[in-house]
Amino acid sequence: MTTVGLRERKKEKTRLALLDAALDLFLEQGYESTTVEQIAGVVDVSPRTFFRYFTSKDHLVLWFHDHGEEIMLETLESRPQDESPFTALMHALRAVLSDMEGSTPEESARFLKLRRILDENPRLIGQSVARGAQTERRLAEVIAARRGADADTDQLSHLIVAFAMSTLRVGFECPRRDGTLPEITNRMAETIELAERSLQPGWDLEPPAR
Amino acid sequence: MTTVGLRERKKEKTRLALLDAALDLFLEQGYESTTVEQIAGVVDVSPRTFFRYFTSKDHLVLWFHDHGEEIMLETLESRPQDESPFTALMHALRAVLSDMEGSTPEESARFLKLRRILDENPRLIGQSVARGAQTERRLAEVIAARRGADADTDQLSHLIVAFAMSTLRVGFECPRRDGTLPEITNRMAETIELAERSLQPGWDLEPPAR
DNA sequence: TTGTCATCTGTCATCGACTGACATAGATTA
DNA sequence: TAATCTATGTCAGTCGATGACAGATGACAA
Repeated sequence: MTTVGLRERKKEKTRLALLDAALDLFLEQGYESTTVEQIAGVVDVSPRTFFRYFTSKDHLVLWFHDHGEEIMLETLESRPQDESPFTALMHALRAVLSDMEGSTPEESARFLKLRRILDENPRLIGQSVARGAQTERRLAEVIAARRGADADTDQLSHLIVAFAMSTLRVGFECPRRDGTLPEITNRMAETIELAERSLQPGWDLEPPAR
Repeated sequence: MTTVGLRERKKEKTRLALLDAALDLFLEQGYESTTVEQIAGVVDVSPRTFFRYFTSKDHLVLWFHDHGEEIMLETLESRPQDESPFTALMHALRAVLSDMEGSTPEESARFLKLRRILDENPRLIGQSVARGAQTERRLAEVIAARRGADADTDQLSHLIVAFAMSTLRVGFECPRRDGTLPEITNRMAETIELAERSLQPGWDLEPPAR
């Protein structure tokens, strides 16, 4: 049975409606000057309900991170254990890209809007990075396991993950000017290659320090 | 004349008193459950006044970032123009370290407290990283200028800065267990060396793409 | 010393994000 | 249909943050 109940469908519809309403309002009047009350108003739900769908106003903007993180963790798990950590991470990044490339027009539109909003609100870029930091902790655990090291003491595990996430972020943010989705994903792919070229072969295979 | 007026001295005293009161309260009862009212109460000022010293509750924790950023920008400016961008950045990082090593016992104590607080509050680590993101934008401008590139389009400039900041952050956060200040700075120095070893010679000298 | 001026501070009012508690309307299942 | 589950609205309240105004206090010149 693929049929999800009416309730489920309704919820998903409300969630997307809130997201779309918010993105549009943010673009029209700016992030700060848009209140939760307004967003809820457009979708015709109470502000209280908004917070049942999104834990915070910021969460709206970080919505996509959840998805990306999920893909990265899944991909990482499916990569052969003997693949070097950074290489595995780069595959995970590419998995995120190919997911983006396969997105529906609606999803693409949301993504492009989000990108503009982030661009105009440095504070949000910060939040976005902050969200990335939490992902990093989780990824570092996985990578440390791969390296047979302890995530609490092996700095290289953390550095590997940090470099990988930096790569993703730089690809996402820069260049700032608008573009179509394919343009952006191509650009991100370039950034990944750039990062791969920049690092010494085998740099991520050094044995744990202790 | 080095004498700063009574007013100035008083202000500095209040600022530090607020900072210390806050750090202690955060450690005692946790960040979230400490209110601005409490912090202000300890120092015996009104909550309104608190916000005249620190723009937000978060700002307390990011206090040190301001200082670090300042040092990095200054150092960067003083490095020879023909030094490669990443090398210059690594010198900037080391400048931050040596500044930390030269800090007074009070400053060291604050730093260690802060580190414990950040460790216990993942959300704050996020904020901290977010603050770093703003620094990154500024640094990227400087590095792009050095590379004779446009910060808006040259991804490598951003990647260089992102890698450098990642290095600083990993050194700061990991390993999580406590330690004395010298132990921590040594550890951070190791991370810097690790990063330098990991990158291809001349990786940061590739000409701008466009 | 005194009076003026700039600045710091407290008080008050207010907004907006967010949360817990409770009641109800609607969907689900037996 | 009845019993049950759950999503939503309402209400009240906390806390972070900001603007406006007035009083206190240090800075400085006459």
